[in-house]
Amino acid sequence: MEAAKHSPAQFQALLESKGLKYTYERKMIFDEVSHLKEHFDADSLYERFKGKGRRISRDTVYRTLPLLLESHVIQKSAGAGKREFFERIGRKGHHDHMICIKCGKIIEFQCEEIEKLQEKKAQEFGFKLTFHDHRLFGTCKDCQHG
Amino acid sequence: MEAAKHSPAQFQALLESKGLKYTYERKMIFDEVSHLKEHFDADSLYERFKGKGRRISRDTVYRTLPLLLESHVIQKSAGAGKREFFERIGRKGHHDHMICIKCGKIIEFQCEEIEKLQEKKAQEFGFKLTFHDHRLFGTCKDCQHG
DNA sequence: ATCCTATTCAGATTTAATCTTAATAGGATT
DNA sequence: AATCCTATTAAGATTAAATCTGAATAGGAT
Ligand SMILES: [Mn+2]
Ligand SMILES: [Mn+2]
Ligand SMILES: [Zn+2]
Ligand SMILES: [Zn+2]
Repeated sequence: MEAAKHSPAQFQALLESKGLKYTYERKMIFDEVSHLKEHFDADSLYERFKGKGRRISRDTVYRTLPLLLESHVIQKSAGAGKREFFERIGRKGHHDHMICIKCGKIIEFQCEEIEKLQEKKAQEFGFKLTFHDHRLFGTCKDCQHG
Repeated sequence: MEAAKHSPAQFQALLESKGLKYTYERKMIFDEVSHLKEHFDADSLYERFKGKGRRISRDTVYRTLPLLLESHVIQKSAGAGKREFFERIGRKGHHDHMICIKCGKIIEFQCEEIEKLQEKKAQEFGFKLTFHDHRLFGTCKDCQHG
């Protein structure tokens, strides 16, 4: 049997390490994010709490997302437009994105070697890596016609 | 003797390939960007044209930057706050950035291996790479105290 | 000269994200 | 239990980065 898929352990650990509390609102947000399978932005997440038991303010959502990022519950993602997108780091694990500048299509890719090189480079500078944002822009197969 | 440092050739080539004109404004913007040594954002670039011969509108600046990106005259960069930052790809060549989430310090790094792996990954998907944005977030040496 | 299309201008508009002020929660102290 | 104290949140106002709109301009083609 697997470990619980969406354990708040890492999140709680981060909060504790920062002297922050695992409040009702942070629980709620963690929980909502945990079962999201797709890319999402802060505002759409906020909207999800409307009509649910307790209302959660937009600001609380915006303030909680960086904490979830830092605890590796979510990662930066990619989406249409200028909004910041996120996604849960689920069973498919961490990955990065290619974005077609013509049609907006988003392709996910994984590259363990790049991840390691990143870590190595950070170490060279004495930099402690917490998360990253790696996006490749260009033209997808379908948009290269010819 | 070196080739002209800030030749508009690549930029002009891109414009031509897209059926766009090398207008006075695009010339001016190219020229201004060409001698910028530091990271900059769209609005600060726009401000630079105030008090110079001809006024250039904010919109023209915003519309020209993606063209400069695509022709590899500039690259995405990193800066404080939420603005998009850019910088000329000059003699130090292409590089990426680490950003300290505590003090905001920005460290530049280069990694030829990562660049190659990126290209390889793109090819796997039939994706034609034009530019990328690779930023590492974490804590710099000075901010890890202890 | 007239037409035609791409481009630019100036300023209005949009809206993602942050800020402000007051209310609330919940633990510590008496 | 009542009071105090600090962290946190709510609600809505505000900011400002980027885009949009509609009119003016440039410059090539006919
Ligand atoms: Mn993804
Ligand atoms: Mn740089
Ligand atoms: Zn495409
Ligand atoms: Zn730092």
